[in-house]
Amino acid sequence: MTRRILVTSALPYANGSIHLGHLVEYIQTDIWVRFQKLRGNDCLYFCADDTHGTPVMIRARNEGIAPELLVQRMHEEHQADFKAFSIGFDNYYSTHSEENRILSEEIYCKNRDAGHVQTALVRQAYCNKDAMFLPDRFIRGTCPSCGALDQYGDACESCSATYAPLDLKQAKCALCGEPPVEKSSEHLFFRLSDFEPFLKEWTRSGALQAEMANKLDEWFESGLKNWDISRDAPYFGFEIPDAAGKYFYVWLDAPVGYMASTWNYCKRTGRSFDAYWRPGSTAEVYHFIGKDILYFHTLFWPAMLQGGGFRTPTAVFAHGFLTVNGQKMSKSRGTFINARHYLDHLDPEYLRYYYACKLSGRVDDLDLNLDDFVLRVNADMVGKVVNLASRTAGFIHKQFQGQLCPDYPADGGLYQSFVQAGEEIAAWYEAREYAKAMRAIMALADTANRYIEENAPWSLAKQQKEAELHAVCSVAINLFRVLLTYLAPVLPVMAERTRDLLNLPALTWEGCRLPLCGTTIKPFKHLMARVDPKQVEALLAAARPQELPPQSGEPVSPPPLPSSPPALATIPLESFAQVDLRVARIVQAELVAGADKLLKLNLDLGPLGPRTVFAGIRAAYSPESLTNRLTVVVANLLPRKMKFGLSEGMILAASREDNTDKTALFLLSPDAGAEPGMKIG
RNA sequence: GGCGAGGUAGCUCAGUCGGUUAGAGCGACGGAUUCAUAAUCCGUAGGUCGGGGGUUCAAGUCCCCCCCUCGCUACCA
Repeated sequence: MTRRILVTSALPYANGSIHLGHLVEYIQTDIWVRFQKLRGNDCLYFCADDTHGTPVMIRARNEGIAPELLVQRMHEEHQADFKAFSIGFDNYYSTHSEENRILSEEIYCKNRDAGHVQTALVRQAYCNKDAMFLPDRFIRGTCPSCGALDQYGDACESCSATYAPLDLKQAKCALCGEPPVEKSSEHLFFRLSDFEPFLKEWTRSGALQAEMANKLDEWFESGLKNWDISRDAPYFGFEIPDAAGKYFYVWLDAPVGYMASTWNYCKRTGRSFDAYWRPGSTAEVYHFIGKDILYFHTLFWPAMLQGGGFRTPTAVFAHGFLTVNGQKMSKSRGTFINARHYLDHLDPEYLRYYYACKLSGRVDDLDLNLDDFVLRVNADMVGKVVNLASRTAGFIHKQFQGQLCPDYPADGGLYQSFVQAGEEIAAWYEAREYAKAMRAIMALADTANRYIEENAPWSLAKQQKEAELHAVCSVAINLFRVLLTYLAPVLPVMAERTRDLLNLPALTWEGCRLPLCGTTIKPFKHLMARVDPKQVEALLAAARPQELPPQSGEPVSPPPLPSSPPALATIPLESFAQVDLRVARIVQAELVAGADKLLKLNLDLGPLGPRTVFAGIRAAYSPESLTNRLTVVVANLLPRKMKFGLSEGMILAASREDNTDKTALFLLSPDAGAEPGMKIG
């Protein structure tokens, strides 16, 4: 009996590029969907860009283009990235679409008419110059608690105090720098508390993983709060039908994008939208999400659907966050890796396999350990799996014109055991326990390699025992085919190459219950290249930012310092005063012919005049990125004659004490306002 | 501060209701082999299961305290 299944991944926001953290989710979901399809189920996978809200609006404004244009550009970028990683959406749509507007309005109006929407006055920071209300992240000022400068409107990064945006001292609009004023406005609120009984029951319906249900209980205990669903103009989004100048908050119409994408697909293909989303639907509906957006998907979303006259999801599957080498992704460490960066250096199938090896059905975080990544992919994929075909296909081709044995040879029940193992593997996939599935598959690969070893086709060839040789290699190729079928959800590209090698119309779970006999296979070609650690190094180098001043957005966390004691003895102030530190502007930076570590810098020290300094920072900075930036220079350092010229000072940069990572180098910068030549101390 | 998850071999992880000498894969080391993308096969070493206390005939597994990591939360959801 085929199941009818609808699957979604969370919608990526149109303000940013896809990175390796996003890909945990898309790869996890895609594997599941491909698995369902491979098993013969009627499974559809929908997603879309999440396009609305202030950040998109502002970014478009900064770029001087219409938000629609920005959104469209990002849509294309996202789709290209997904395609490269073989994320096989059946439809990838946009929340900025007519379908989404109609559905959002329907959900809103039904809830409103049923009394689930109320109004309330909200006091907010408002910028007169920009003529808009400012979200917390768009206000900067001095922390009222510790006095740290230039903090966001919601919390201090320095002392982690939280406060209202209007409590900030010397608050400024992040866009224009003007101080905001306080202004109140009427907002619409979704009465989430109306749905508490329904939600409590839905939570216990098996829709949630145990950890998530626990989290929900916490929220229930602290009481469900009503949800502010409107924003005032100007806002990039959908205007609320009965409230001119007010727009749906982006998070209201974002999940509706799942439905809009479905609808758009159904219109194109003649399928029934209602069969998926209206009450009475017998389809299974699953949302894959990150644990950070649990609240939206397990409280607001089911409540909105319930109140809006739609069915609720069968289940929501949350996963944890990605860490790289055990730490949060970090731009300065070069571990904030965009999909694009990765694609420039490495094969997407490596990542798909590695993630699969680490994924479970629980909400645990997942670590991408790059050393482990290289070893594991090479050992498992190339060493164990591909090797099966590569060590036997040659014999089939050279000695038997590519034809497999016409009758399946006696193999001591090996093939049957592989087929049987498929049931367990399928159960792991179904439960999203990919790590366990991968282990089971690799155990089979070990068995297959052992079989070859024990039957030594190379000696059979020497002894000219052709029948036996043919049998052993035919068995091996058949075992290989089963393995690749089991791996197909994870490795669609390699599975496709295998399908081609074996001259099959398709690899399917059912199809491999019976072995291939008498068919002809094509000459063996490489199915997957081995990972070169140098590719990983190159990736990290490329992901490291070329320009230091961080964009607003993710705070850049400092690399941990080694916990060694201070290396040097204490000195009196007078000693320090002998160092003449000055602000310098880098007028020009250039590569130095014959030196692979150095950059030649032309500095402007203001009243002290121009200087030339050679600095060993080429590993971390490109010349272009330095032009015109300010930094700190030791101005009274004894000039140093070098092979390439005279160096008249030294610029200051931070690096690790052990100096293991040559690219972990960070130039110092004065805060804005400093001028070349200013004395530091 | 509150809550949650986690701390098991060099690395990544499994360890079901507490039960015999704590497991796997990778890596390391030693052998074998040469068909294969230096792949494969056999074998060896390596862990006071974060620390301390307790319950028990028996604790990685239960209870208490502490340390460390990560995350969420603290008039955002």
